[in-house]
Amino acid sequence: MPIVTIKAVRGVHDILPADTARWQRLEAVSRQVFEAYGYKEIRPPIFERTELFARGIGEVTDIVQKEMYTFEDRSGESLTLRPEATASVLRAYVEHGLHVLAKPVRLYTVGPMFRYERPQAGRYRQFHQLNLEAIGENHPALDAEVIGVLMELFRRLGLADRLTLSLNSIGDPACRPAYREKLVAYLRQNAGRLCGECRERTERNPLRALDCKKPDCQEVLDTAPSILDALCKECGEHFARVRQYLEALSLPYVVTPRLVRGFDYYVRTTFELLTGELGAQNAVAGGGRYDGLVQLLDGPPDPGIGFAVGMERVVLLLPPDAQDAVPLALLIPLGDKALVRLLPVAQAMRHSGVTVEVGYGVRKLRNELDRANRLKVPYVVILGESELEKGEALIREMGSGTQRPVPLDRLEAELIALGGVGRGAEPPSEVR
RNA sequence: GUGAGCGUAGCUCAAUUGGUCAGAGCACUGGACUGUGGCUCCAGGGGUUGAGGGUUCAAUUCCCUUCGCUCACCCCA
Repeated sequence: MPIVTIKAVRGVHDILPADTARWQRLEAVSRQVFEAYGYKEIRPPIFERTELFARGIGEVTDIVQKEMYTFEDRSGESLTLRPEATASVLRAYVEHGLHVLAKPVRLYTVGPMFRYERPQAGRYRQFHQLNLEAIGENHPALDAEVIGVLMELFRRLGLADRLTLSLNSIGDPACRPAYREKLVAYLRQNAGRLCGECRERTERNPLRALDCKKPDCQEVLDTAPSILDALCKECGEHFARVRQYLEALSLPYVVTPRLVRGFDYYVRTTFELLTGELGAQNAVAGGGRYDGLVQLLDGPPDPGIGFAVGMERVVLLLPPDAQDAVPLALLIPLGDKALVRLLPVAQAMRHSGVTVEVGYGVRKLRNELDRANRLKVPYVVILGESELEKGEALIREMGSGTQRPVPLDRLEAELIALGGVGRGAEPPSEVR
C-alpha cells in the first residue's frame, strides 16, 4: 500500500457488497409499499440554489445555520447539497405545475442527503432517506394515511414491534404564538433551574427547549404548559380526528406533547418513529404537516404532509442477510480448447438469467474444485481432454460428490433445468 | 463546535517496566496430492506500527501536533 492513500471523506461511507442486498431489499420493499398507496416516484437533483433551503427549512434552524454543504459554482452562484428532500420536491411541484393534478398529489423520492455534522453512530454527513409527501389536501385522514404508509413499511420489514410512534400537534399560526408566550413566561419564571442553553432557547426558540435531555430541565418541563392544551379549536379538532383515524387503522401511537422538530415549517401533526437500539440517534423516521410551505416557495396555498426515513438507521436494524446469492455453477475447463467450448455455454446460461462462473483453464482441477467449494456453488461442470474426445462434460454435484456425464450439446439445457428449481431469478422477496 | 476513548498486514488482534517487536490467526496465491473439493501440513505475497515532530544509546511503547475512527453533548434521519 502506498504511503499516502486516498481515503473516503470524513462522515461518508462506502456501502460494501456484503451490505448491498439489505439496501436493495429496503428500497424494493419501500417502493412496493409506497406504490400500493398510490405514491409516484419523483427524482429531484441533489443540489439546489441555497436560497431554496434557507427559505424552506428556516433561516434560524441549525441545519441552515451550520450544517449545509454550500459552495459557489463557476458562475458564482451559491448552491447547496440538499440537507433534506421536501424543499426540492415542493420546488419541483411548483415549477412543473404538478398542483393541477388530482389532489392530493402523492410523491416519494429516495436518495442521499448531506449535512455537515460530527459523525456518530447512525449519523453521517452523507446519508440516505426515503421521503414521502402528500400535497394539496388538509383532511386529517391524509395525516393518518401518511403515518399508515410509514407503519406499513416497517411492518413489512419486520421491524414494527421494535419501534414506537410518537405523535404530537404543534398547532398553527393561529394558536402557537399564544402558547409560545405562555411557555416563555413559564420558562422565565423557572430560569434558575434551567441549563444555560435552555435559557438561551427561551428567548430564541422556546419550543426547542421542550426536548432538552438534561434531567434538571426535564423536571422543570414536566410541569410546563402543554401545547395540546393550547391548541385552537381547529387544530384541536384536527388532532382528535387524526387520532381517531389512527385508532380505526389499529395503529398504536404515544401522544408526546413535548415532541418538537427541527424544521420551521411544521404545523399541526408531527411524528417520529423511535428505537431504543441505536444509541443517541433514536429517530428512525420523522415527519409532519407543512401547510403553508408550498406557498412560501412561491406556489399555490396547498397544504401538505410527509415524512423522511433514515435508511442507514433502518439498515442497522435489519438482520444481516442469511445468505449471499451464489452462482449456480462453476464451469471448469481444463485447457484452452475446453475453455473455448465452455464460453458460449456460459453466455447462453446468462442469457437465460442464470448466474454461472467460468474458470480460465489454467489451474489444476483440484484448485478449481477448492474454489468452487469456497464459492459455495452447488454444481460444477468439468470439461477436460477425455470428455472433449467423447463429446461430453461432467456435471458434479458438490454436496454429494456425485457426477454424471452429459452430452455437450445437452449441457446448457441440463444446467438450466437444474437452475430452474428455486434458483436464477428470484421472485420479489416478501420480507416478513 | 465541545468532551472522552482509540489508531499495528485486507480482517480480528499480540508484542514483559521504552531493549531481536514487527508477529499470530483468518483471508488470498501456490505446493505436498500428473484431472477430482470441504481435513491436515508447508511456503509465499502483503506493514516505513495513521501522519509529522520531539525525548532517548534505543520508541509500536513516553511527550507534542495533526488526521482519522468510535462514543457522548449538540442536532436530527
